[in-house]
Amino acid sequence: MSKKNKTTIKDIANVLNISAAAVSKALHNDTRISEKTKKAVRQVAENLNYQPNHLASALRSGKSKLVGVIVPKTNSNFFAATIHNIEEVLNEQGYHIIITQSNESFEKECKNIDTLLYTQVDGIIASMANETVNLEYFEKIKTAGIPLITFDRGENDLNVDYIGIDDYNSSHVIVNHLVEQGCKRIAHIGGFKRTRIYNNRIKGYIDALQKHELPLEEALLIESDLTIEDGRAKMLQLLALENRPDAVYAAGDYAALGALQILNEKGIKIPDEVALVGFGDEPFANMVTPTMTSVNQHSYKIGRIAAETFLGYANKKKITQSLNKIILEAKLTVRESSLKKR
Amino acid sequence: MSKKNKTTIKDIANVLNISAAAVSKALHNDTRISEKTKKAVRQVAENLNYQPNHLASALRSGKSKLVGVIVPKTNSNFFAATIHNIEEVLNEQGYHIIITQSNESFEKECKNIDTLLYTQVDGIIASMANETVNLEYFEKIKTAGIPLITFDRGENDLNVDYIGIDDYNSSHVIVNHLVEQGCKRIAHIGGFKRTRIYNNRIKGYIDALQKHELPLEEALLIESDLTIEDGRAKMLQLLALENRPDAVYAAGDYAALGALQILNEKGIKIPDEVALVGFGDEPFANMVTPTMTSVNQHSYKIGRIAAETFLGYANKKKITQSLNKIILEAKLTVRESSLKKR
DNA sequence: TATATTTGTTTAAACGATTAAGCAAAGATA
DNA sequence: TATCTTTGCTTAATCGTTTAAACAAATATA
Repeated sequence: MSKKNKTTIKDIANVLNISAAAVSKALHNDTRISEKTKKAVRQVAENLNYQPNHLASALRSGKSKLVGVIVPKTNSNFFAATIHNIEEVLNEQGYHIIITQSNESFEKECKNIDTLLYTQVDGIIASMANETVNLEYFEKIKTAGIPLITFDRGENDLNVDYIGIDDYNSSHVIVNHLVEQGCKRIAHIGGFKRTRIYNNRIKGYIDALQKHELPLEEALLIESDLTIEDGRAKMLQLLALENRPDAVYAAGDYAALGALQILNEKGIKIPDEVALVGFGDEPFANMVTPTMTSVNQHSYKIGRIAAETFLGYANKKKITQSLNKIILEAKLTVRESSLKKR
Repeated sequence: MSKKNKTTIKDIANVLNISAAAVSKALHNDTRISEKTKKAVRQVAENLNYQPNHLASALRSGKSKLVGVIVPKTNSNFFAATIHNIEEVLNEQGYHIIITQSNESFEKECKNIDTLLYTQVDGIIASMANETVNLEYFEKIKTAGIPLITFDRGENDLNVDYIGIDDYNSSHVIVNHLVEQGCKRIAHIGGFKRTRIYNNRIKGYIDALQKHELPLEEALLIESDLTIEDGRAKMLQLLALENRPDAVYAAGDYAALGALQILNEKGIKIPDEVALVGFGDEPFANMVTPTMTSVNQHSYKIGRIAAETFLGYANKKKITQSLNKIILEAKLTVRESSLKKR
């Protein structure tokens, strides 16, 4: 029974004794079709449980109504929330999204791009893997002639739209806050310099120290992959110094969590002996003991804006990338880990 | 320049002065095409940067080589890992996956099913939302004539393949372990009874108590939505009892985390005063203080098996659901939160 | 009344691949 | 030499839509 009884517009046309073209137009609410016919078509479509064949319409019209999303991982709250908002905005306009994860691997990212191009998506919204240095594959998207919008992890060299937070300034806000709390030796467990956002945070950290006339100590500025494990390792490294820092600013919440674990295990008081600030405002920041100060990246807004930027291109035919670079101010959520009682 | 220069098999055919059909066959390694032609076709395809048009081939062949995946959320490690493994297995066979999240909402789940059917996926691998009671929408997949494989959160009434762990037995393993540690008043913060897996854990808990000749106390068996917040609330509820439990088994790691926070905040010693066991073995189980005992659900295997089950149907034409119910033994990972030093 | 415009529809050609059927040339068999 | 098979390709139909072009009938305009 459930073999191939899929209803097509032809079936509807036969029932009503009109042409398939008329049915197609009626379903698309074409002005040149009479209300009477439209009503009849809709009725029959419903009765026969008609489901449009996406493959056929996409093939013919050249629009798949599908948007690809590439993220490093979905099990981070930031990306999960961003995806959710992208989907919400695009669904309203009849678009569906295809989510792919790179798992921070460049190779996987390339495969994902191929998958998405293969599926003939109408556009791609992407945040790049840590590993990504070679932009050749992303150029492939541009030459495919579909809009590419990047967020969070983007690249200046790649001449496309970008939505992210002000990483440079975020570092300033964090350092300001820590200085206010009386910290004088602020360490930074930073991300990879080659990744633009992490590099900006590092630059912001350096300049903010200077602004407060604090010396920049080489030993207090460390490059990390920002995993929990590495956060633990780098914290141990900092504690081994002759002259310990009195504050640690990690460029990612997971690394901050690793640092927090070490401090707790060693019985070092947070924030009194060492204050701690993370980045990303993952939900666990509010769950650990002590609760952790972190930077909120506006996943809600970023997702919406990325989706809306895509729709901007989709709705006007010209694919003249007018190049939006939207930089949002990040918000520091201060919690126990950096708030000293007076 | 990058307008619509997409290479088609026709372009390749023109270059070589052969028919498009020959090109198609050459690319599919048809035995009736000479090696010489095949080589030439492949060469030209490469030169022209030919990318097959998935929409066209899917439309004609009736196979989209796309598999839909529905999960309650992707920001849980279990689902993220499962998805990763599904993808790995399916990619090998030339399939791509489309991930959708229900966010535990029934309504969203229905929308996702529609999206996937709309995209003409060749099959669906799904884990159901907590809310889902009405199976009508899942029946829709069956009547669409494509294979449906469920995992973790499945339903008996829905007559389809299922891969999951032995929830009933897991409760036994947990209770055994806690009894071994000398616990006598074991509470269970369970999930919704209406969700089969949680109901099985509850049944296992009850029967395991009986096996050990421990009384079943109504106040110690609580239904929860298993969020952190509710875990906190239910733990407070348990602590307010005249006769406190000396162990808490939560049916989810997030609820267990909430309980752990409360215990830590109240200065109640884990595991000496109250032992704690979670479910799911989320990565944070190993990061909290104390580290948390939990049940590992074999996300690796479950993903692989689900994908392979789908491939089983895809490779043999008959869609006679031979109905696999694969139940894996869960593994208890014992950590500090339940291991009493002797 | 003759002509122009609007309305509501049909016809037919796409979109880019797959595939059943056909057919000529080369090779095998009798 | 005549016939059968195999090899290597071509032709043409098809998947289910969309859409430009055509056109008849109804309505508006001059």
